[in-house]
Amino acid sequence: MVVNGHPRAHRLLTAGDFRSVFDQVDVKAACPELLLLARTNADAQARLGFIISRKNCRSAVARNRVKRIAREIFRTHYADWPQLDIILMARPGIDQLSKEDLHRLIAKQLQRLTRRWHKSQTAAAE
RNA sequence: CGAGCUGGCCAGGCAGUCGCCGCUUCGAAAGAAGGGGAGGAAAGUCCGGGCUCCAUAGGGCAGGGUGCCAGAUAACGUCUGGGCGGCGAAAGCCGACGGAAAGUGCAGCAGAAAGGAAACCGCCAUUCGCUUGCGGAUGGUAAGGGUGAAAAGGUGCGGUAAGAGCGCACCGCGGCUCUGGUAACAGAGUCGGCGAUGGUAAACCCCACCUGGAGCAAGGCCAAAUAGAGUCCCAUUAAGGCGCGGCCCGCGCUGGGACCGGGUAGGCUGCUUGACCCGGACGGUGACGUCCGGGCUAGAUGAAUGACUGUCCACGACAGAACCCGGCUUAUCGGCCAGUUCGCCUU
Repeated sequence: MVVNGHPRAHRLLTAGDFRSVFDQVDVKAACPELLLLARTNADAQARLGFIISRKNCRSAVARNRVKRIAREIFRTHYADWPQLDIILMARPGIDQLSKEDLHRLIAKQLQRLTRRWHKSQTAAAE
């Protein structure tokens, strides 16, 4: 396992950070339970933020579970992610998934997002 | 030992690795070390209080809330003790439990009649008719039948034409007196025959007591940006600045600076030492209070308290702090302890 931390510099912190992603979404990855939105940033490192509403995920315990699992994946594989500001949005039904399913799903979607970003970068370069 | 009742407690343990958020120490910094880091309900937001800002001379009305009595408390719709009623064999549990003799309203169906009543079937008396045991008329009667949640005290005896608190006894109800109790209330005595006072107040209402409004996104501080009403200084047909340009000329545009004043983004604060926790003594039946000693036990703000590995077992429920307390209610895998009731067995 690659050993990494998850300091504040690796997170989206302010309302402005979130707005900038919504204003210009470069890549996204979607599935029924969650949606990833991302924008290339200037810091040359990946940052992660969450939007998990009470409407889509009623229990506070379930909301915490999603965030912890996502952070854990983001942290342990930090070297894999390109210079993106990523927002993870929860969709209805995410609170029905087990811990194992959530882990698999989030890892898969993050990898999809990364692949799409690399593809778009090479396309832009040509 | 079994069945039950009441109260309290725990909420997987241990070890390692990697993370996250405060704190302390060291360090110029990067960072390092040490130590701490969700709950019994953190929840629902249903009550009460603190705190903050706004409003407010005093009083009343309206609106809202509470509702047996006494006490506890910062306060409460909470808690404790007591009373009354109900359930249970008991321990114990449950109860919006003030007023219907101030007024207004409401009550489906059934039933003859539903509120200052009423004669459908009956029962009885008188009387008329005849086919002599049936029909009619007048009156008496609430004992019986039937309807209903409810038919205006109940049971028994007497009484009567048949009946009826018509009379009597006991019970119930109401008034008064006395006794016990702070009180709710209870007990005893006495009077009243009981057409008095039917039910419903989670119907309006009456009575007593309580009650301003908004909430930590409260509120306070710093403050890029950017309107400017203002003050001061400098310049005042200029100089300077900006644009065109390699430079000069030239052309075009334009007063400059500081303070003040707001206050957006953002940051800081409020933010955890408190009606706190633990132990002891004393007072009180108890809730609780007083005193003494000791302790510091999350404080985040895109929001931490987690993940993985090993191991053990009874294989782990409901669930995540957001200003802080006191309750209530609801969710919850299991386990432990204490007290208590009943039954069975043994001595």
